[in-house]
Formats: sequence, C-alpha cells, structure tokens
Amino acid sequence: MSEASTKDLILDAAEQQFADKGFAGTSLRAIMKNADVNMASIHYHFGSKEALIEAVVRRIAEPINRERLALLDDLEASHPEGELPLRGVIVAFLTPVKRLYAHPRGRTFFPRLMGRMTMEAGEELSPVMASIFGETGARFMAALGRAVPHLDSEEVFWRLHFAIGAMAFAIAAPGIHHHNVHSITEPPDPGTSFDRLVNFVTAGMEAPAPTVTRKANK
Amino acid sequence: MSEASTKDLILDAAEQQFADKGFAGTSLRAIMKNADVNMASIHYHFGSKEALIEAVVRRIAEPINRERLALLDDLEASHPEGELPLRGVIVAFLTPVKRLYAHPRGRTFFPRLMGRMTMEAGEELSPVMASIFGETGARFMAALGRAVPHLDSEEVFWRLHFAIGAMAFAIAAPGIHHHNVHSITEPPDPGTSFDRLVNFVTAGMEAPAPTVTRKANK
DNA sequence: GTCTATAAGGAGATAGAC
DNA sequence: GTCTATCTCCTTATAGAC
Repeated sequence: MSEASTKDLILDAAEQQFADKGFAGTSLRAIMKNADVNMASIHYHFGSKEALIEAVVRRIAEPINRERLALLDDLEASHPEGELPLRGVIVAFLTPVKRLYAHPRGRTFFPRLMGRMTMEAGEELSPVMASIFGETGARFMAALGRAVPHLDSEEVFWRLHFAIGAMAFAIAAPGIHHHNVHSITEPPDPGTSFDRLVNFVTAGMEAPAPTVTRKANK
Repeated sequence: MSEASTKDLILDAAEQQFADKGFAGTSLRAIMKNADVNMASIHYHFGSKEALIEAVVRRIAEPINRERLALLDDLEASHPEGELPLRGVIVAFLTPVKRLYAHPRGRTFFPRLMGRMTMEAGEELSPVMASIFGETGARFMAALGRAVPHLDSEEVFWRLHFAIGAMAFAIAAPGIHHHNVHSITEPPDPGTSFDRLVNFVTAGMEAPAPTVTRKANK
C-alpha cells in the first residue's frame, strides 16, 4: 500500500520539477533523470506529458479540496441558519493549504506548484482546472454569500479571487524569502504566516463595498 | 521617432506571446512568425532569448515603477511629517497597473504578462526582477511603514506581498472572466475592478496585527 | 512493466551572402 | 540590417526486444 512504485516516483519527481521550472519549462527527460526511471515508462504510465501534468495537479488539488469542503461542511452544520462566521469560512479555505508546509514531500516546491497551477494554468489546462476547482469555488462562493450578505455576488467573486491571489503569491513567489527589503532575518514561520494571511483576507472581505456606478445588488 | 522598427515589432510580438504562453512556453520561432520578421533578426537585435525576455519585462515594468514612484513622491511631498494616508499609498502603487487596461498594445495580454512576470520569474530572471522592482519595493515598504506605523516591518512586508498577489492574480489569471461561478454577466469594468481591489487591499492593510508568539516590533 | 534504440521534429543560435 | 541555410542539441513519442 505504501510501496514506492514507479508511478509514484514519476509523480514525485514531476511535481518537484514542475514547481521549480514550470510546466512548459520542465522536460520529461529531467523528470526521468530525477526519478531514476526510464524515459518510456513515463509514457507507459501516463501516455503523454499533458496527461502527466493533469495527474500531478489532481494529486495535489483533490485532497486539498476534499478537506476544504469537509471543513466547510462542519462549519455549515454548526450554523444551519443565518450568517456564517466569515473568519471560519476563510480558515476552511486556507487551512488545507497551510498544511502543505508540513507535507512530507517537501516544504518549498509543493506550495510553489499550487501557485503555478493557479497562475500558469492557461490554455489547455484550463478545463482541467475548472473541473478540479469548480465545485469548491461554487461552494465557497455560496458560503461567502452567507458570511458577507451585504455584498452582491460579483463583489464576492472578485474578493475571493483577490484572496486566492494573495495566498498563491505569498506561497509561490520565487525568492520571496530572500528579498530582504528591510533586513528581515527570521525564517518564515508557517503558523505566523498563516495567521497573517487569514487576518489580511478577512479584513479585505469585510471592506466596505465600492460605490457601484451601475445597477445594485443583483 | 514613432516608426514601427523591427526591434519594436519583435518586442510587441514577444510581449503578446509571453503573456499567452509564458516565457518557457514561447519559442523564438513563434515570435518571429507573429512579428513577421526573420529568425536571425531576433538574435541580431537582442542576442539571446533570455536577453529578449529581459527587454520585454523592462519595457513594461519600468514605466510602471516610474509612475508609481512619481505618485508616491507627490504624496510624500504633501505629507512631509507624520502618518501617510494608507489609501493614498495603495492608490499610488496600483494606479499605474490600472492604466494597463487601456494601453494601446491591448487589454488582455498586457496585464497578464505582469502576472507572469510576478509569478513565473524564478531562476535566472530573479536578479533581473530584483533590479527592476527593488527600489520601488523598498520605497513602498518605507511608505507603508509611515502609513501603518503600528505594524512591524515584517508584517508590512507580508501584507505588501499579499497585495501584490491579489493584484497579479486578479489581473492575470486566465479565464477568470469566464468562470461564471454565479451567473456573472457583466463585462469587467476597469474602474470598478480597480476600486474593488483598492478597497480590499486597504482593508487588508488595516487589519489588526496577529498575535506574534515571538519577539515584538523589531 | 521495463528496457534500448530511434524516429521525427522543434529548439536556440550562427555563418556568411547580400 | 536583413536574409537563407544550416549546425547542434534537445524535445516528445514510439517500436520492439526482453
């Protein structure tokens, strides 16, 4: 059940390379070399580079979304009526991502891949991403609608995307920890970073609605 | 002065392709074909693909940073002492990006490239990005320090990065306008989108500081 | 399932005529 | 400055032995 099969070796190596060099920037040869498997075995197990990308992305995203939805289920179960606590919704969305930092497969490339998926997933990967994140997105849109009921759905939509962007960039931006803009010496602590992000996003979600120059609440 | 030189044709085509396919995903041949110039002319004018990437990135980023710093200069000149208005600092940072939407070179690939630069700029491009954004980053870090003086510099650093992530993702995420999570029918209006972003970021910056479990204000 | 070998084409880069 | 032609290497993918 927990043997390191060739398939898993390939997935692990691909994940690392994709996180580091991007999807287009990674060659199957680099993956092969890194996983110490044969070139042809990648095609045997996955069929094509594109299919391998999808497999890697799904392996990461699906557990995250499952946990997100489970946490949201719990929250909704304890608040069957009326407003949902905003911070609770945000914590449900972000907690599974926080866990990535402590993931056995590594603490740097793993989160970075999340960011790449989010930002680099144009073109052909787009329908895949939609099928992976569609349900979760819709569920959290609805939950946020209950948490900040004074906002119309378009406003909620954008704020959710701002939140995702803040998360993905803070997690994925290369070299962000070396910037040293102002002599920052301490290593990033997952717990504190997570609290920072939750605070920022919660406050952003609670911001006053902009004066819309068009029709109001849809 | 405003002739469409070969160099400019290459830069325009490269910019579009990079925004669409990413840096690694774009071949010089695609750029050549799109710009209707000769393969060799790219090397004649720029020397290498890497140098072309840097030229494209600089052409976009430098005017933005110049305008950011000019707006910040104005703001600081009118507030020589004491606190800076937070919203003013944020507007100075984001306004030049807003302008991209109305840029003659296009309203989709141009902003998307900003996002790619921000997210995909690992590895060898990193020092280039640092040289481009270093001064601007430091200036805005300092300005934010005056705008939210109760926060320590590490907190400010992270919040600035959350803001950049929110901006880059909202601007660059592919297919974000088609998501249709909740029957969003209206086309995105630059003015309103900008206000949404400014409101979100300002509120996030004003969030209460997290309870730090380590040493306080550095 | 895993290997070797190789196909078939795309990549960045350059030499040298004009 | 621009072109054609070409070099060399790397890419994905597959055929076929084991």
